[in-house]
Amino acid sequence: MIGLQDVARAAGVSPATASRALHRPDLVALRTRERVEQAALELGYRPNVLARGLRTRGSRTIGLIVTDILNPFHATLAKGVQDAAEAQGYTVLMFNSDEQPDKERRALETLHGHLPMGLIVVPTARTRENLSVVAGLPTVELDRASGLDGAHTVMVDNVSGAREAVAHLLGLGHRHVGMIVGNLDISTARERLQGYREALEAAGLPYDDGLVLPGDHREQGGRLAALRLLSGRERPTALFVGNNEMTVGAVLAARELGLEIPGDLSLVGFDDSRWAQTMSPALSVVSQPTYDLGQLACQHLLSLIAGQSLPGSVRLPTRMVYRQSTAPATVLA
Amino acid sequence: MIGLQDVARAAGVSPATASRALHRPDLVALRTRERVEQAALELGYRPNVLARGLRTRGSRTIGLIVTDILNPFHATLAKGVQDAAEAQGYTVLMFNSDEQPDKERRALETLHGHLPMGLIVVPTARTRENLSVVAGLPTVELDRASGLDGAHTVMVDNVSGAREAVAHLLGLGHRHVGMIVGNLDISTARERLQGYREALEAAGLPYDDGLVLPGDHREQGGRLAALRLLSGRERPTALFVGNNEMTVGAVLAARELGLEIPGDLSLVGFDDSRWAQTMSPALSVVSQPTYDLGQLACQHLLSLIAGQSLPGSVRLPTRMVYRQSTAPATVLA
DNA sequence: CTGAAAGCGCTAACAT
DNA sequence: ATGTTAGCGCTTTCAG
Repeated sequence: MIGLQDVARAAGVSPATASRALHRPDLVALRTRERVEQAALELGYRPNVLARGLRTRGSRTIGLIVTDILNPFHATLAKGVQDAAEAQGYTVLMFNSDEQPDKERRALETLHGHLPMGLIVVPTARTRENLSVVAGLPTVELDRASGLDGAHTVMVDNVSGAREAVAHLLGLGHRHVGMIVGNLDISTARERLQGYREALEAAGLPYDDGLVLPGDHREQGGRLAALRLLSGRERPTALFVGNNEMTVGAVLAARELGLEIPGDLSLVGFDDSRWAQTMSPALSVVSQPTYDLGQLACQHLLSLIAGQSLPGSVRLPTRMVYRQSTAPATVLA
Repeated sequence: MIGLQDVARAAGVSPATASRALHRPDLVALRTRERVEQAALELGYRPNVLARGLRTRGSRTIGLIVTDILNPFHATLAKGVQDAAEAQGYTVLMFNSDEQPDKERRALETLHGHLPMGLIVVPTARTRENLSVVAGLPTVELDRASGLDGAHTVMVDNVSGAREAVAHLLGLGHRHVGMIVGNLDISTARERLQGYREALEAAGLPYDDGLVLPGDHREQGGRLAALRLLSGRERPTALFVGNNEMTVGAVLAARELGLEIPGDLSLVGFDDSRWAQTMSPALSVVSQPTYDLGQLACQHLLSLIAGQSLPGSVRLPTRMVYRQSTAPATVLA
């Protein structure tokens, strides 16, 4: 490996000067600096970030933990984070918790040993506790809030997004609107449920427990919940589903039951995707600025690392996208 | 930060002994070892991998560069790699080249500074050259071959996969089978084209240049190519598309042109996806063992790192999945 | 079986 | 403006 020593020797200066020339240019004479830069270039010098990190106790590295990299939503968040990090010369250590608090904890422990300068995490149900592993580390919670006091969060306005979706359904005349909500240990699920309730209330409709079923944020959970919801007597004529994966499950369930969308069932999902756009009928959804969310979280974190104090919580708006999966309610027999 | 010093002190031994106790258990008395382990546990000791890596010149870290993390195929590869790495206590540094040789090179440079023990890369068109940045590093090429002599590769049998797909189309009586191939700088594209040609040849049909159009591996490229291919006179009655993203584009193009699948156009894509399964009609595809590919590449790399010499190249079989997007050719007017 | 000491490559005091 | 020196936390000779 080409070390700073080598560069220094080639440039005829001490290692210290070479170091300064490379990243504190103002502290070094222009001519010397040029010689060092030249030498570094010719030798193909790459700093050993391990040594640097050891010395400075900080590694221009940040951690990212998402709950499911196979979910395009999370992949997009990750890309937003990575692009923003790279733009500032930071390297991202990415982990996958699979929604499992234990995996999240292990990820945090591994991460800890890498002396990251900050962390972006999509919380699981037990992030509050797990974060003690990296106590004191600048942290931004992404997409969800762990509930930790004073945490920095970058999220979408879930309540109003859900409210708008359900209001749309209600506006079409639906009176039995079901909801497949996520795990209520997760803030997004709670907030979206809240939006559902508010829309009902605004329309003067009662909240009916039987129309709301939990899911596990995955396709299977959504399918099972939808199957149950749509098989009961007095089945809902419209469904609002709390995340993208469960929406897939709900569509599958409707197909299994021979229910036409939107003829027999109106459907709105949360989070847009190519799948939602290209399936037929194209799905109406509450769309999120996913990539921006990731970028913003990263920029926020980097500011935090730089010592700026910032508002604790950022909310981005959602946008309702009307496509072909909803239709006016028809009077049932 | 809790250091090994602290653990040593708490256990009443020297740092050296504490170090040994933790990862060369055989070199230390059982009782001492227990005391050290106990202390480490109580204090919540996490080794500083930077210091360790600096000392041992190797960091239990491997690099992974994929070309498009937003593509579910790559996300799945990544998950396979990560899971396998984690199972062996390795941390993955993941980068995204976006198919751009320059980004790939920058990723390699950054990676280099982290002293990784190995690299898994989905090559771009210029990986051969770029790999000089990490010369000497154990490397496995995943999904594609850069063309580097003696490289270790983990790929799918593209030729036979493509051959089977096209033979299927031919068997249905199609005589004008088009292909949207990827960038021919990429080995998968070349191999899939090769399979297409072999199937034609086996059926005694001539190869017609005009039926084969390049794409850029993304949705737009596929759409444009399909639009062109399907608008010409003597349009093909069947299409074989060389990757998942371009297949989406081809479907979109067919819709734009008012072509029914499979009535007016039979379609087979390469690589399965949820989208292919749930769109209607469900798409027939050449399915790949994507997750296994990632896992295998990682296991292969770890063996390499451990000094085992292995066969240079692994090929996994594909599997043809018949669904509803193909139909017998009807005689055209 | 355990301890003392050196050093991985780098940067930050401190000195000049 | 530059060089000298020390030390980040760990592992590894080398002694004992």
